[in-house]
Amino acid sequence: MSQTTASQVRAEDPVASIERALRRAAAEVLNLEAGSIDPHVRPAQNPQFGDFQANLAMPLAKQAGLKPRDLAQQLVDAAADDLAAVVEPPEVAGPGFINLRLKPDVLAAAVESIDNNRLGIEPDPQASPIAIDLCGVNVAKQMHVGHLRSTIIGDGLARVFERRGRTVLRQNHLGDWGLPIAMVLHQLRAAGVDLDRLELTDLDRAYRDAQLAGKADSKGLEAADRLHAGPHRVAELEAQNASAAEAMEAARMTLVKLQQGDPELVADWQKLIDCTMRAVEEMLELLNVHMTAEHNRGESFYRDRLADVVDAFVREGISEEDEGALVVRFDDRDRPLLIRKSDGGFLYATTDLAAVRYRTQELGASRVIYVVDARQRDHFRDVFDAARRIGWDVTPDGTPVELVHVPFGAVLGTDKRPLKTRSGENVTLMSLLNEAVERGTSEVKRRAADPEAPTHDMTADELDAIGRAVGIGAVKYADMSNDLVRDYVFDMDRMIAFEGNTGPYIQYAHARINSIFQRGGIDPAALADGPLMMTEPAEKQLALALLRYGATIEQVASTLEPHRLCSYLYELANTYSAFYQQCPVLKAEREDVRMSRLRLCDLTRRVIADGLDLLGIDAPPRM
RNA sequence: GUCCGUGUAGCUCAAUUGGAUAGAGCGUCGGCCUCCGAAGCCGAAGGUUGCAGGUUCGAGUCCUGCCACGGACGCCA
Repeated sequence: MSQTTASQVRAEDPVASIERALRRAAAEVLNLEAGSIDPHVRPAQNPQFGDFQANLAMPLAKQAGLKPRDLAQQLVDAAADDLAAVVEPPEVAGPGFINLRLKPDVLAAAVESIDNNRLGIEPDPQASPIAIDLCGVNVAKQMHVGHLRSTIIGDGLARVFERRGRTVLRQNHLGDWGLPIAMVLHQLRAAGVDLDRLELTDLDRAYRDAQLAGKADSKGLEAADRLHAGPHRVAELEAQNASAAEAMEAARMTLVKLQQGDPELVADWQKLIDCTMRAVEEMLELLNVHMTAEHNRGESFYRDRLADVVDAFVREGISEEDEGALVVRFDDRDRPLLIRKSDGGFLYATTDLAAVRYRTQELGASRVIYVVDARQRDHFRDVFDAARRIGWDVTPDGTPVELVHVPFGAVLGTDKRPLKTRSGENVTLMSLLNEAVERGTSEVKRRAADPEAPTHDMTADELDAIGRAVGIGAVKYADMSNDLVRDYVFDMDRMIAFEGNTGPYIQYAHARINSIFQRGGIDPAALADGPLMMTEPAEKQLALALLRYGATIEQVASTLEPHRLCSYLYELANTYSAFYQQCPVLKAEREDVRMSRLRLCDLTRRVIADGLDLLGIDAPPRM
């Protein structure tokens, strides 16, 4: 094995060099396979411990029955030659931590190597596409906060994969088929509504009316019986029941005709979808989400595949009949998965299985991600296990498929209960976003009113655009900046606040960097490639933070946790602020220092803008 | 009843997947603008990580049992 040369070190990430050296040393000392060793190299918890720490000695010592500290020292000795090119002499501390400090020229070279349009993000070598199930709006229903989460989290993850070079297939699994839609369709036709002039509010009203008309008050009837209610009340409820049954029957007829492909009904049904999608697309545009009607793969898309899906399960002997229904049973749980009703109809599990098959077998996706409400956890567990049993967890070319549900929690009001209006109705997404835009705009304008503010000379239109970016960014950031599975409280005051881990704070950091270039009359794109110098601690901390961007993105891609990107951006913005406080840029006393700092500023600016873009958040140059 | 989540500072949340003294923001208290955007920075106070055991060099993280809250549980989606 040859020793690592200086040019090799410059060509790659110093962490990779360190890992390789330690892996090789561990293989030598313990007589292990180098490939099987995880060197556990992490950024140091505390600057006093250096820049990085390697935590491999403790677990390996346990395995080999050695003292961790002794092993750590042996590893350091064995890796000394390889490490010498990259770090200062390592120190062994505590129970066996190996503390590492990068050599200044190596740090500079590392920053240099990410100063390009990749910013340290390594391409994902996998060629197969990733399918993401997101949004999932219901036709004829107003979008609400649940759709907001699915949509922006799904889009954020999609952007991360795309940034790493993967092909992403966004799948909007619309609720556009089945009895509820038939009920609305029947309701609209019975009321003689002109479907060519349909508005979303008409649809929404029809949906509610249809639900109401179809709701058989059987519970009320039982209660009346139990409480010995008078005959008058019972008769009233029975009448209500009868008319409800009638409405349901009419809706069922409509559904049957729709399913049989009745041309007139299908044409009308399409009008409902078009109307819904017009509103949805408007919302998606406001949200800066990369999705249009071409990504629609609603329930109706699978309607002709359902029978074959069920046949496949019957054919393979994976399903069994139970009380007339067809179910799939699992060894480790009591509940079965119903895939066909006793009347021969299909269920949502059938549609989901059809979607799994389509995505893996027809589209060839090797990773299928469902960004759906946490309440559907059990459902997806069952569906995925059923899909695995029948072999849809391998693409036709033999690539194993990862089926994964990304569950997210509920959006609560300040009363800690699911978000509702004062009158008890679901809060519509539109009203929520309107509030966000309004708040963002008023905050931006309030600050622009100050004659000293850099935005003071801007037009009302320009300020509106910034306010929109700030308001929408605040909502999206708040939604993605904590662990997805937890419920969170929708508190506009907190999310629009320009301090703490919020969207506006990150946007502010970006705008402030930008203003250095504006004030200095410097075009960042035309910066000379002068040497980078990290002599001040704040410069060094900023450089180290910048170097973590690539690994952060990789981590988000593997864990499917966007809040890690938010935390990273917050830390970077924080580290930059400390740098900004301590290190004059335009006013630096030496020209070479000024150039070096300008390059650090520019790189920070680009990383923040890139990170925000991956979250689908705009980074206004001024705000 | 069965299964699945969640529980960390007064409040809202982190914790690099088992690593060093559990970290941020808000709020409270105290510093820093004749100086590149103070929407900022620096510092202080604030903790039995729901409770009780266990595993080991080492536990917020893993195991067992409780407690609290939420959710899902056959022909809705």
